[in-house]
Amino acid sequence: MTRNTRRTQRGEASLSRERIIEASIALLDEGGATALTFRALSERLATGAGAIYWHVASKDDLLNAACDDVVARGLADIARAAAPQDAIRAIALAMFDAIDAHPWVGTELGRASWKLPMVRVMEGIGFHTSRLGVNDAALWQATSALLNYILGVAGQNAANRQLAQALKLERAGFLDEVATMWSGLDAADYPFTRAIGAQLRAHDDRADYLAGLDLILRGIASEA
Amino acid sequence: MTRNTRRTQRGEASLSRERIIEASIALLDEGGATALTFRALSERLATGAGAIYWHVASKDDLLNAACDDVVARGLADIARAAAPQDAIRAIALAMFDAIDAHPWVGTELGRASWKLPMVRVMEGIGFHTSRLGVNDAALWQATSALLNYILGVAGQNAANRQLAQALKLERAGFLDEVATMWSGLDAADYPFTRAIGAQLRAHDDRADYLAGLDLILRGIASEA
DNA sequence: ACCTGAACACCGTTCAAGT
DNA sequence: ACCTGAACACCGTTCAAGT
Repeated sequence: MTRNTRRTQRGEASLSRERIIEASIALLDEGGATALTFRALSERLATGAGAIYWHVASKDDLLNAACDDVVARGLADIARAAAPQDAIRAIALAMFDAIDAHPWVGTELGRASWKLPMVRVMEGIGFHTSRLGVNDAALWQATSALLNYILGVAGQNAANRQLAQALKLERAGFLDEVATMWSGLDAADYPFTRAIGAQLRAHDDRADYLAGLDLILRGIASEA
Repeated sequence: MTRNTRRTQRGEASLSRERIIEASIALLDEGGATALTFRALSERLATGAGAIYWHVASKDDLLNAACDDVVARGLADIARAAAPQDAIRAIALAMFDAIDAHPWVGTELGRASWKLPMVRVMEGIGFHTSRLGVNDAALWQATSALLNYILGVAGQNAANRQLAQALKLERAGFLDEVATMWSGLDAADYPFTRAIGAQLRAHDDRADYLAGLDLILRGIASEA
């Protein structure tokens, strides 16, 4: 009788790629990017490092698969039939919310934008952008502008969240730290930064994100 | 006679924060992000790890300082007096070129956007955006849209360059790999991605970057 | 004040050996 | 076919000891 069979009888699933990815997501959600190690994963799955490598090629492979899992679920029910601008906003918001729930996804997306998770996003954005009346020459440029913006915000949110976590600060405490740092800058060299610092605490990430997206959509519309 | 004095007499500079940063930049430029280790740095500077820690707080501190060095130089001679849109384009291009020359900078910028390197960029972009006739309420949103776009492209270029390097591929070879991967996707699920793959080899990163920037600038102008 | 370098507590990955 | 777990070749960081 193999160990697997015994496990199944005790109600535990046998080791599989899916279980490994699932456990990885849990580890990443609980402790951030640094929490995913083969040792922590081995312990959680009650197995050895070598067993994990049987199902997964590398840490990179694992991270990418975990990321794709989250992204695919986030994009799952966005209707293709919606008005193009609304569909683009919906995809962008789905990504925002996915990264809000799983900050490490924002970091991972930026590291491999040609791979499946980001290609899913590109397909959606590109598909709807093409329905916007953009001519062929400008289609790639418009799509990649939108994608780069989405990726930029994703990376920022991820970095901010993970730093705040590392410093054990809430959002307000983190923004206070940044505002304090900015207010200490030289007044002659950093007039804008010092002036804007006061707005930092009051700003709404999600609203700003949508406002920026609409700036690009307006730019595309005025070109088309 | 101290070791430092001897070194100075032999024409070698004594260990200092500046020399450490300089050597770090060289290491990063030559071998990418993974090439900067305290062991490699110790060897290059003919010293021990502990000596480096006397001048530098952590690897994070070191990476940030190296990044700031490159960014400060890149932004050094951009005139404040230029027309706002031109100044914004000039700053954005300076960042593009800095990351082109030092891909690791693109990764580092995204990890600490509230710190000095990114604050330099924010100050420039924000200053000129405020001269664009944007009202106070929209100023932060317009500035952060521009910054997030710039950061998104920076991260992408950095990731692509570093992956190509790791795979020992030139730009053309890398794009071929991506195009091939995309052409293998399901035709029903990925119509846009498959169609756009053909344009991938011919595209011009710098031109696309500027086109995207102009989309945002046009959106801002049509709002103001 | 500044530097040395061994030691510590980790990593990802491999691989002979088991079942 | 799948799993074990020790071993390998690394990391960043610390710290007693030197000058």
